[in-house]
Amino acid sequence: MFVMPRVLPSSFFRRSVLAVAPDLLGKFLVRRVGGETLSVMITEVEAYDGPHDKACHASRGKTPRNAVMFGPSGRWYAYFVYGMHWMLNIVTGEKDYPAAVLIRTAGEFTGPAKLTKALRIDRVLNGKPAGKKSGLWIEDRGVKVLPNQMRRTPRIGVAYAGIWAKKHYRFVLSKPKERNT
DNA sequence: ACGATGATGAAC
DNA sequence: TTCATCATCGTA
Repeated sequence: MFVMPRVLPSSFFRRSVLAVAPDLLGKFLVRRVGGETLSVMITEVEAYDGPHDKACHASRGKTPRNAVMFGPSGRWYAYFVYGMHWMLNIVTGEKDYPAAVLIRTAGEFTGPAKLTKALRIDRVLNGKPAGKKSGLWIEDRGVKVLPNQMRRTPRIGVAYAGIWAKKHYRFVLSKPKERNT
């Protein structure tokens, strides 16, 4: 059955980050830049949940870098880290509640820095709404992901975050051979 | 296991 | 103004 591609609206993101994150698995990240369009299926994400989450940038209050997370949902939060890499997040939840989903892996691009490099994502996207106008958006193409087709694990690279490092806020789509199809 | 590489935020 | 840290990756 063919399902017309649907661009996810901001209302999709105006929910708990722990609800949005698993719902992004199987969705398509679409990048239109320089006359080219590339779309890749999202297979790994992480949730960063509010001011109390010590792994979340917002846990130390609002700053110039993380300000976008305090704004409306459905906008890109792109930031520079380790002196060379860009990370791509989508803001979730109500305005003034800082939360976002980090998109770690999509299509053939393994790892959040390799993904942003391949899709030419940098500071230009930060704060822009996800949508065709910004050249970067997410589509629902009808792929259904059941709970038994995903794994939950602790987040990567946040060992400093105490009990928050142990929470299973990372969601990974199972490999095709492990999938129920 | 570690260095690359520079922005960020907190301390001074 | 300095300094430690960092939601990573490639090489060893």
